[in-house]
Amino acid sequence: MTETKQKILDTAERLFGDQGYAATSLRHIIAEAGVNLAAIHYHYGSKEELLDEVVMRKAGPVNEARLALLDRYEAEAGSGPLAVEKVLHAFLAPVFSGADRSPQFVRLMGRMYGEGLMTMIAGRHFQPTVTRFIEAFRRALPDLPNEELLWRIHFMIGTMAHALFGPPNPRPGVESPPLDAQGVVQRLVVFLGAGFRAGSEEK
Amino acid sequence: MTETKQKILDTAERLFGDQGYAATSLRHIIAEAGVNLAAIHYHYGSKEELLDEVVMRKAGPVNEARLALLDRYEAEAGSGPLAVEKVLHAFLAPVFSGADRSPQFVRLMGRMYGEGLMTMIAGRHFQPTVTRFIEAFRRALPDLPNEELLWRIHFMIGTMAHALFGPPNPRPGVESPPLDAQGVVQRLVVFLGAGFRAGSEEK
DNA sequence: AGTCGTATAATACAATTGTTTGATTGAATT
DNA sequence: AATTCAATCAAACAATTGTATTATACGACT
Repeated sequence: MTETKQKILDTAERLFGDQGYAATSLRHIIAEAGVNLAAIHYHYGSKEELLDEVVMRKAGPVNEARLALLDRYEAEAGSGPLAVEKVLHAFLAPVFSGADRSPQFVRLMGRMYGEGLMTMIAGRHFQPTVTRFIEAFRRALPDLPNEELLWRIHFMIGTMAHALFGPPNPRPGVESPPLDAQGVVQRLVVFLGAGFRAGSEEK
Repeated sequence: MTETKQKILDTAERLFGDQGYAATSLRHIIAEAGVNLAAIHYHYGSKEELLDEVVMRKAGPVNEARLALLDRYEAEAGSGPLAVEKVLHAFLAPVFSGADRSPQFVRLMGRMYGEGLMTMIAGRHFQPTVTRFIEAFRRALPDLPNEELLWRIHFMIGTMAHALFGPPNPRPGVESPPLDAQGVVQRLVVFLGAGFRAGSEEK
């Protein structure tokens, strides 16, 4: 991959994440990347295809890691019950774990969900992952009605997206401390795990 | 309020909600509203001030309703414990209850959070409401460390924003059934209530 | 050396962006 | 009837948008 292609992807990832897709112009990207405007249309075809590339470059591996983790947890569970916390961890940890290396990507994921672009992209590329995890959740919570399960997965996506977007109460001007990715994942697993279990366990 | 001003607000609310703020042009708004372009800058000063008006028109009453509900629940609790579900209901129900009359506004709220504009607007107008609810959550969950509480409130905002945005798995092209607002609120209260309580109750 | 194909570059394109300017209306007030 | 003033309108503004064209540089191959 050319250095130019690389820089375009990196810069686009950062700017899309910081300002959103619609609010980021190609000229803003090429200015910060220090490349020519035509390079974007040469290497990628259009702004939308560039977004696809930006997301897929990192989201692809993330999804593979998700499935690998889920495989492991399911194998460990054997024929016994599968804890919903395991499923949650398999789904959440890979997204946040890249936060140290490239915090921009984490913000980008949050943006994509917020701008409603993620369902579009997910529908194009992530369908297998989505269905695999729905099945895993169903196995972890067999007593939960299907409609309620889908709603709770929906809730989880929202929580994740917002958490990806940043820490609570980021006062403008005040620099946020570097996000402790694994800590956030732990908080999320505890919080969401209890939410998913609600009404299922005997009091 | 002039009919023109009204139509601008209504149309902007719908389009901002459907496509996002950055992706909606003023000309798109005036075309659907059937008014003149200059009317927007005459009645409101700019696109950004228009957004402020659109949000505040409905969000103001929503916040009043939130505080009123919280007052009631706190009064009912007296000096006894305040259930976190009550606080959640006071916070969530008023946003969704307008869904029947103006489903556009509900979607708009979801968008604003997603585009990251809501924290900006909230910082300008909602500060009292925010602090009141933080105190209420603290009272409902006195054993929860403050940092953890803020994170969970953060999670709740994300869940709410995504739920406002629409039901789970809205397949493109397939018309979603009309959102049962109160049903969603109930699901949210149960789900989030358990999440907030996680680690607090004795097993 | 010469040819080919990939990559970079400057520039132009038509369309769209938010905003502003005057002119014109129409009803209320003097 | 004359005046005033808020509201509407068509038109234009400069700036920015995504995209396309054309030419130039550079290296690898025959």
